[in-house]
Amino acid sequence: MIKPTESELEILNILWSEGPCNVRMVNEIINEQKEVGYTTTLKLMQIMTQKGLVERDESSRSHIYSAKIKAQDIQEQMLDKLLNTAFGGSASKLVLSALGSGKASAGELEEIKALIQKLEQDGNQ
Amino acid sequence: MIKPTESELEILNILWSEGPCNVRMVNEIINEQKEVGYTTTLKLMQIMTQKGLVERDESSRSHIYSAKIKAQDIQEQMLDKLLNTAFGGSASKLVLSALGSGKASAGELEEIKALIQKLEQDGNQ
DNA sequence: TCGTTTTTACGAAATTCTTCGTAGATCATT
DNA sequence: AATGATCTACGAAGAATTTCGTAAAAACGA
Repeated sequence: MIKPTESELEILNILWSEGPCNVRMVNEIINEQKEVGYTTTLKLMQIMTQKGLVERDESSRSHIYSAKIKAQDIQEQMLDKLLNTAFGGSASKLVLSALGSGKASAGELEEIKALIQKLEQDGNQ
Repeated sequence: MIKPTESELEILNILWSEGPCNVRMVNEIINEQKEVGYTTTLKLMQIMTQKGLVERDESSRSHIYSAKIKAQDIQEQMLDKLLNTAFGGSASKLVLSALGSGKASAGELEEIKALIQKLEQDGNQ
């Protein structure tokens, strides 16, 4: 599985949340955070097409790009990497750290509890 | 907080798990995974010294390097970044993904449950 | 002592990633 | 048709990171 660079990930995130976009739209969203020239974004998206990270529909003049890889796959890959490089492979350490600083709401905690319950039941069979 | 590069993180991980090391030792450990020249590792560690990521004891001829930043600080920083770039800021999604694929043992699940319990109690006060 | 090994220092090449300028095509407006 | 706006293609500059070669100092062994 190919690893997106920092900038590529930024673009993928936009495509994941917004759905298919043309360059102008992606560039505008990026520019809400930081100033980047139009052709910079264009070039990146062209490279991403070559790499197979996105695909594009060229039927209209302004090409429409969409993510070709699933958010979940990249999430998992990055999480795995973080797990192994920064948390010594211990998922619990990672989770404790993720929950530790009040980043999860009450509802989210419930969700997690439910999952643990399920995991424990499956494990006991 | 300064952000270590990929290679720097690799070295930090070694120093965190092994404790203070000289260049030779770090290089040998890296070479278990991939071939890298001695002076490459040396150079990186010199740069890291400049950046303040590590510090070194020059009292013996082969300098002894130790991590100057805490593993936990970097872990938290990277987790935060991952949370925001790949999981749209949702801690629960991240945790669910981390636990989802059987990466945590029964004991670890208990630990996490206990933490959630504690968080919920604190939250209700 | 003399050659070999180990080590640091340092510059610079190599690689990867990011940014942008320019050219040329297409389209819309007048 | 002429002008201006928008878009793609592409090369290349710039910046950050990684890699390594060479030189010089220190230590070691015969």
